[in-house]
Amino acid sequence: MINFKGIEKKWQKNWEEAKLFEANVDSTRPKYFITFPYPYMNGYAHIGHFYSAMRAEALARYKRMRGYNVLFPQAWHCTGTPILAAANRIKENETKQVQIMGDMGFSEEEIKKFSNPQYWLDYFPKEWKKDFMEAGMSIDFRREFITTNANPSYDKFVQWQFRKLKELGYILQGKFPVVWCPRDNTPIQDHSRLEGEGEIPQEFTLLKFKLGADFLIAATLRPETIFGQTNLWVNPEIEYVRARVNEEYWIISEEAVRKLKEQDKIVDILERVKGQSLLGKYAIAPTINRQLLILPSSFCDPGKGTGVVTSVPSDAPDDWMGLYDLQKDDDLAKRYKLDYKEIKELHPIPIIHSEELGDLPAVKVCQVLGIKSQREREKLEEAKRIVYKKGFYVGIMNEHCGNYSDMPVERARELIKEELQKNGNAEPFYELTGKVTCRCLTQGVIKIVSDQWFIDYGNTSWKKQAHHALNRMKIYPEKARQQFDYTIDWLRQWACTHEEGTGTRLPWDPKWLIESLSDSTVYMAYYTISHWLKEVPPEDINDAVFDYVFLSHGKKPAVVNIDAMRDEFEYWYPVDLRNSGKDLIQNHLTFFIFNHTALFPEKYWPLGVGVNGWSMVNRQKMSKSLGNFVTLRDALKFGADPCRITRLAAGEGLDDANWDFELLDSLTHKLDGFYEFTVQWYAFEGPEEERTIDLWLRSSVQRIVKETTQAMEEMMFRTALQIGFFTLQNLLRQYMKRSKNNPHKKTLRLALETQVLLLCPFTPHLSEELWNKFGKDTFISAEAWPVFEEQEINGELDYAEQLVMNTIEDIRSVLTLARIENPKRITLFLAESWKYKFMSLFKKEFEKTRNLSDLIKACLISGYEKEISQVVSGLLKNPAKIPSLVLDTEMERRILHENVGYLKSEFDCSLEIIKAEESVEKKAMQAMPGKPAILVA
RNA sequence: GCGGGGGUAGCAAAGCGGCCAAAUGCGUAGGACUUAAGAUCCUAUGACUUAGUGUCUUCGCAGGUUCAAAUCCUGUCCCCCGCACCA
Repeated sequence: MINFKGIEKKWQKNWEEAKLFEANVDSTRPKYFITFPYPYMNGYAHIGHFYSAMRAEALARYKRMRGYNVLFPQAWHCTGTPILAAANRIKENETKQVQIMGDMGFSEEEIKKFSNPQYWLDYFPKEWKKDFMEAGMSIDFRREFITTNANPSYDKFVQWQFRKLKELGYILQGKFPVVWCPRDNTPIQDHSRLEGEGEIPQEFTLLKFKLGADFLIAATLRPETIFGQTNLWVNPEIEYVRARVNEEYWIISEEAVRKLKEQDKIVDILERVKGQSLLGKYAIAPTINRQLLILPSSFCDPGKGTGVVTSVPSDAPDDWMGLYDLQKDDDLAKRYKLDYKEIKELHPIPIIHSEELGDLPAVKVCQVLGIKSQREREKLEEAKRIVYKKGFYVGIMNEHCGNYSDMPVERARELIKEELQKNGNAEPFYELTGKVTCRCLTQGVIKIVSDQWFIDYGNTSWKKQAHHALNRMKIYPEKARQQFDYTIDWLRQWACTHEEGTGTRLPWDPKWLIESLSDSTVYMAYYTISHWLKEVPPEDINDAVFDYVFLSHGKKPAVVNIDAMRDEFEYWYPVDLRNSGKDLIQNHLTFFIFNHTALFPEKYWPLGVGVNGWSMVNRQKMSKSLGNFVTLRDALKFGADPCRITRLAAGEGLDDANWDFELLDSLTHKLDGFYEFTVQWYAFEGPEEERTIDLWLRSSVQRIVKETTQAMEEMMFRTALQIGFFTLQNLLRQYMKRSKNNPHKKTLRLALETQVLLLCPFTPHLSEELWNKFGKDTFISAEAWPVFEEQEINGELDYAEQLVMNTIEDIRSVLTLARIENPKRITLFLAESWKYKFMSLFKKEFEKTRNLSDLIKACLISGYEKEISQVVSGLLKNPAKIPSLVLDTEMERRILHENVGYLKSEFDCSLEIIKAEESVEKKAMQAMPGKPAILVA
């Protein structure tokens, strides 16, 4: 077995010494600039990263062989909150986090070091680089860097970028709801939560119901349902408060007061109000001016909204069941001294229609789910989900909805909300989707911050530019394009700053850190100069440098390397291809397009994006909890080349690619077999003269090169491997067999060299090793990709080979049927010559018509009328039997004759080829062009 | 619901009007090699069947267009991704 690790080490060292992948400006060659997004440094590289990275890598190597000067750099992303969060958790000795680190293989001693966030930035980039090098990635590592202010030059670059965006008017400041700890007075990031990870602010609308001089306030997620309100719910068991809110008097729960204070309201509690005391009163619903009876309900939670609920029994399952419970029970009415008759008269008012749920969605869904009371909480939650989702997306407002009749709910909601707020009848209000508890044990609330910074991806002229940029781009695969167009249209303001984490400070408002998806949109430009910048003292780096290098603006700054940097940028830009997973279309990749159009002239806009599917292991999404998490270094133990080829053979396009150790094993053996074979046969001194089979192999290799090249151009790497490796291997095997292990030296060498070259982007180490064994003193990585000559692809040779193979197959099936294991004699009968004439006539006519009698007429040969009409109707029924090429008896005889030796050896018996005309055997009549009749004995 | 991608043999996946019972790879079975195992090579792998190149049933489901449909059209069901403040 070939020692993969051994040859990998050797060639990696050779490449490094030769600086093979260090890309420098070279105006004599076309350039190709390819990137894989810098990964986040909170763990080791895994085989999912490896998949996307390998696609960039394979293309980089391919383009290099196509004569491009390829720049393939790599950097490491350290911006954001997860590293800080994890570091903090380690500091606190949190079991879960410590365990995660332990699983990565760190000792207790080492884990402690990770309590310092900086340690992550020192540790992981190093390890990633090591892994990537061991994987044989053709990266120019001179240009590597990390992000955040730990790298002052990059930090200045990001600040430059943000100042530019601000000058262009693409940065906005505004209100933004955040999860907030009232005790610590800071936002509670996911990682500083004791509970409630992933819970987010959700927008409610506070409706104001006039109650005397006061307002009873109810919160709703569905302001469009105001037309269906029948009553109000309060919880008789709890106390509400009457409070002064800004200039008004509101009745709300006490819990709501605290929340409102955080949401920009001035609130003073004036007095307490018993829930029960509100019952039976009427409050006036805004806009629709309807008197609504206040009724008791136990499901009013004072901690949710305002503790007061408006009742829309047509569209809210809770409300419907509340009403239902109340109406069937006059004791309850009595208990609260309510007018039972009045309650009985309340009916749901249909307001939203949908095909699926009819006019009273809540009623219908409760019925379908068999809900009998408002205490069936679980079922009611389910019902709510259904009604809410369906109602919103497919519902249409009906005639009871005033100006909003016939409007889709999806639109009406926004408009009604706007109208209510404009008229002072409602206010926005945020509520958490679930309970959040800060690490300080305080319950989190929503706070409206008013100084949040946004990038304005909603800007229409910017969108237009982004579409324009996209239109010029090549997308691999093309079918992902629509998702990009959609995302460009759909993006709005993006909150681009955080209060904590690691990263770059916002230059004009340093309390904020630039968030991780926003500091990574145009940094590919930084790659072009990063190695030069390393020699520039950070204090010399300022906006003028970047203006000069990237935008040709301003006077030349007196900074070392400045000319080189500008040359590099102008040579390498734009980005030719960026490849990543499909999940980044929605944000990063589209941001990348947007920001380039904002900052750079059109000639520097990106030219291509590649996206790929997820990486699966054992057909499941890779995850630590499923125990199918495979790091890159785990995989590399089996050898870089086997891993590389396995990775790319697993999938292409947008499909998820499965990582399969069985495939790895089997491909390892295939590579090994190829290696052994090549070493053994490359120098073989075969016959001098070229035989038909040699010509056939040459022609086939040409075809392989052609098809593999096409696949490589489209980043269809699995297809490329399929053709360029698997199919070519089969052809070689076939060739060896057919030449009786006596290959023609030049032909075999050509085939082997082609194979090694075609494999080079996938298995560069193995390719180098074999190239070296061939006696070549160049790097194959720097060799030219094979070219193909269309005219060398010879269809007739293929047909001839096919004829022989088909004949063998047919003989075999006859033997099976005849139950003959060891035949003594095989006779092949070639079709009578009229059949060839007939077949070529038929083929021609078949192109034109499928009409039986026309076909018969067109290929009639006198004397064979009966046979022909029979054959024609057969062929019409089963066109698969029409041979792809029609030769003549003589040529077929020649082909088979040339291969008589081979045929004999296949079956180990005597074999005769006879023209049907020369035989009296009945069987002989069955022969057709391309299908000799077979007689075995 | 919207936008996107899909549903093909045991699995993965190609094919996208006729050379399609459907490439290729994996798996499985049999054979060769081997002391044995592994690897490798050969053969088979929808069903049935006859000295063959045949019949039947298959490409989510149901219809339709066509001489001809996995491929085109219509309807329908199902799966995956995204629907955001973050890697």
